[in-house]
Formats: sequence, structure tokens, C-alpha cells
Amino acid sequence: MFVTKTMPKVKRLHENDKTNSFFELVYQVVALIPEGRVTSYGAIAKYLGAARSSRMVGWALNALNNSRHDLPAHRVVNRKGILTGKAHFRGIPMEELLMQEGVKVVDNEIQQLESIYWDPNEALSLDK
DNA sequence: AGTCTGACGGTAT
DNA sequence: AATACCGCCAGAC
Repeated sequence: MFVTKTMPKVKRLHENDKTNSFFELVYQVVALIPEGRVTSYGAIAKYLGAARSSRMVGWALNALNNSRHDLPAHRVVNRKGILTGKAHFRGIPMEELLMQEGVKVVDNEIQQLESIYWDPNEALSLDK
């Protein structure tokens, strides 16, 4: 399920299969977010070729709630660095998960977002 | 089958 | 600066 250097393939997969692969693609990208870094729903959507489907990224992560997984969903925040998905976390709070990785969070908002922001559009650039 | 609802984001007002 | 609007589309009814 997880992909590393084959992300370009992911794009092709998306083009070929427009049914329900979107969630899987989201999970693949989320799995690649480095510890201590965060990205946004919109950035993931854009990387998957669905720039205007950021809401679906959140929806995809929401679907994780009822199943076991090892995805760092807490590393996905909105474009301003606000922990908008906080309410959906069970067990360890999203904020705490981030703190454990050294990410500073104050009042639901990530501090110094720019310095830890991880953009799949750059990190997983197809040009590389 | 039709409607509604979002872990969003951009564009307009 | 703040608010409003709406496209996106899979699922739940």
C-alpha cells in the first residue's frame, strides 16, 4: 500500500481509476509525511491532481476513525496550521501527538508553520 | 435517485 | 480584516 519513490505512478493510477482510489492515494501521501513535519489538506489534494478537493482529503482521513491504521493523520492540518481535525481523534489528542514530535502547538495552532511545513508537491516532485 | 454533509481553500464582497 | 459563497465528491440516509 505504501509508496516511496513510485509516487509518479500514483498520479497515473489516479488518472486511470477515478472510482475510489482517491482515499488510498491520500493514505499513501500521508504515510510519507516525515516526523515532526506537517502538511495541509489542500497540498495533498493538489499533489493528487485534485486541487479543489481538499475537503475529500479530510473525508478520507475521517474514514480512518473506524479502522486500525498506522498513519500519522495528526500531521495534516489546514493551510493556516490550525488543528481543524482535532475533534476526530480518539485516544491520544492530536495536539499531544504533535507535541511528542517536537511540534509546537498553541491554542490549536501550529507555531512557526513555515519552518516545519512539508509540501508533497515539492518533496515528491515528479521532476526528480 | 435525490439531498445533505463535511478533518478545506480560493475567490469575491 | 471579516464574512460569504461554492466547487469538490464519497457516503449516509
